[in-house]
Amino acid sequence: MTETPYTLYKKLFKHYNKQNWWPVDKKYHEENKTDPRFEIIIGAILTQNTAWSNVEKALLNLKSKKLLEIKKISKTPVENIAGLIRPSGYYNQKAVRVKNIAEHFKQKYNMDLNRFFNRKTETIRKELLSLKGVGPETADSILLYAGNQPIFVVDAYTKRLCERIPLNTKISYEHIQHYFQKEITKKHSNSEELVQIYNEFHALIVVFAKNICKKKPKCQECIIKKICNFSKKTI
DNA sequence: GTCCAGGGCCGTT
DNA sequence: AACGGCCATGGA
Repeated sequence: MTETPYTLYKKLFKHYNKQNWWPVDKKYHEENKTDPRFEIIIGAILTQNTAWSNVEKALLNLKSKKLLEIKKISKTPVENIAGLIRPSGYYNQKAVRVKNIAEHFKQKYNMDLNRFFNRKTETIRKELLSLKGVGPETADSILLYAGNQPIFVVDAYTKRLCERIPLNTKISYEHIQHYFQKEITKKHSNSEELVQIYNEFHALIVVFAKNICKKKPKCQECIIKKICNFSKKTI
């Protein structure tokens, strides 16, 4: 009995339950008539190699100035954006990235994210990757959580799990993504089901890796220590 | 004080 | 293709 991404997903879901990602302030967007997908896009940039608690502070600063929309950000000087997103770290480069992306959506789609997302997944992905500051993980997070596209997001946590748990994949972004999607699609072919599974699975991996499978893991508390090689070294 | 967090770019090998 | 240096804050 070997572990597969699907059996791993089932175990994590059973233990940690639904995570309801991506965390977004729905009430704010209802009251201000703004597009929550833009908050997800900005959040995906701001959380690059950064703790989410710091991203929350930066997003709150943007909201307090009512800047969390495409038109407003594209009009704001980068220095002002940098000051507001300072808590999220790397604030100078992230300010440039955030503004460039807002300008892209403004110029090419007239601020209508429906027009941007309502195309083939691969087409959207290539366009996202062409933007400076958007690499594979950021692009796929935006595709999955803002665009509801069936894409599995790989992050540092996912790579760490793959290094520790015996899974049949090489440790690179493309290999892991292809392997996970191949295994999950053996069980589910419906696109909307896949979106839900990829959504929950990635969120579950983050929660599990944050709390248990850390750099210095808490193997005693781990629900899958039996199938993990790494835990045998550390216990 | 040290380590780390929901990466990506750019230059070098 | 793969790797190292760099970007930076705030919490543990």
